Amino acid sequence: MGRHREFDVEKALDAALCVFWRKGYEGASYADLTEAAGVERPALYSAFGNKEALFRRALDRYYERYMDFIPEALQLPTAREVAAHILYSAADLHTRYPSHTGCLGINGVLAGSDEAEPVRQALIDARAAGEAQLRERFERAKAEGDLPGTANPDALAAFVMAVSHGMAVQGKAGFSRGRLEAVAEQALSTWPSDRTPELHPEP
Amino acid sequence: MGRHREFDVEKALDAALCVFWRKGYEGASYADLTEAAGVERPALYSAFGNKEALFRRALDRYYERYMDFIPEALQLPTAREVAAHILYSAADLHTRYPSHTGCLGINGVLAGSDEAEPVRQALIDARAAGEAQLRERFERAKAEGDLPGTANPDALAAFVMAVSHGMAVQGKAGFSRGRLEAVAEQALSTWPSDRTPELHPEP
DNA sequence: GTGGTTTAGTAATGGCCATTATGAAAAAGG
DNA sequence: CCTTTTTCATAATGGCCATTACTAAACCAC
Repeated sequence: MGRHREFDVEKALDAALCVFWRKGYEGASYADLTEAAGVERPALYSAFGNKEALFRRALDRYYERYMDFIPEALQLPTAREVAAHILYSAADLHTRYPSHTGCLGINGVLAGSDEAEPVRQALIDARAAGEAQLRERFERAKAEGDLPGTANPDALAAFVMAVSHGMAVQGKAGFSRGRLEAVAEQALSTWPSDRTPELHPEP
Repeated sequence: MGRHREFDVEKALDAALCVFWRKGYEGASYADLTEAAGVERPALYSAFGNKEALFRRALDRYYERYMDFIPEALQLPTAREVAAHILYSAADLHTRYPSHTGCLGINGVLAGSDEAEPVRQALIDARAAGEAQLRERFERAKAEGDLPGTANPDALAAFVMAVSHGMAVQGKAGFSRGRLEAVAEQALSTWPSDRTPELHPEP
């Protein structure tokens, strides 16, 4: 029993996600969030708890809704296709929405006050989880002979993530999608292989 | 005439630089800055103006004192050496000081409140200036035949910067120097050349 | 209907933020 | 020594921050 909620919690979360994406965790004020959600302050608090909890919910949703290209990539047949899919998808995502460029996982908190430390750590953990999946995928590729025996899955995973993070920084700085794709192409240009590398496949 | 300043302005600036490096522009409070500088609030204001001006001074000093490997790199004989020097120097810088890892130019502001927009733009401009120098250096390398005719100086410069920014993100996340060097090495393995890339031998 | 329960909206609360007014202390010129 | 000028340090100022009382309204069970 009791009164029904008059706003759509999912829509409010989406609105908050966009604000956090644009301004980061500390740069987004509760005034920004409530305005974007079209909801009064206490309503957001009652629905999500506090700002940190709201951010964590937004981050979960971000991985689920926007970083879905990572699980997709991991299922591709070759390590090179995995890397290419991740890099080109990142180039797209980081420039897709002019009002919130870059990556929530990077924009969220890179450096901030001590109060933001738990959130910063959560973002680090989330990125580390993705990198670990990627490393495991490359280890499998090595075992399958898809990557040469000299390949270093750990370094390759860190490299793909680094390029992706760098593209996020550049996307937030206003780089065009084409420019980020050129970065992705360069990163892939001589993927380790037993055969001589072919130049840019992928859409 | 008048009373002499009792603190070393350069030392105060160095202290502020470290705080900004660690916490970013918005994450660093004036309380943090004055404590680190060992100087009372009004003294910092009288010496530097306001927080934004202090940050800009710190940023200038950062490029002058810590990013000096860029002008160094530009004078090396080959494009590959230029890129290698930048990437390995970045790997070192971003992990050199445990108390302020990553890069001030990235940690400063990636995303923030509207109030931080001028500072964010200043950082974007500073990075763009470095990238432009790099692109010009690669154009020269292409003209000199050091880079193949198919090479794209613009993409190469953006790529080197992206990897460098990615390493900054990873450095701030606690990656070791060795791991960042592995990323640098991987990035350089994609470097264009007229010779066919060395193949990885089968075991 | 009526009582119990949940939400909505207004308007506070205390805290930290950048910035500065105020006046004492110190140095230099005359 | 006294005046002028600059710096120092304490302590304020107003604003924005996240968070929440509080009151009124809406809903359900009975």
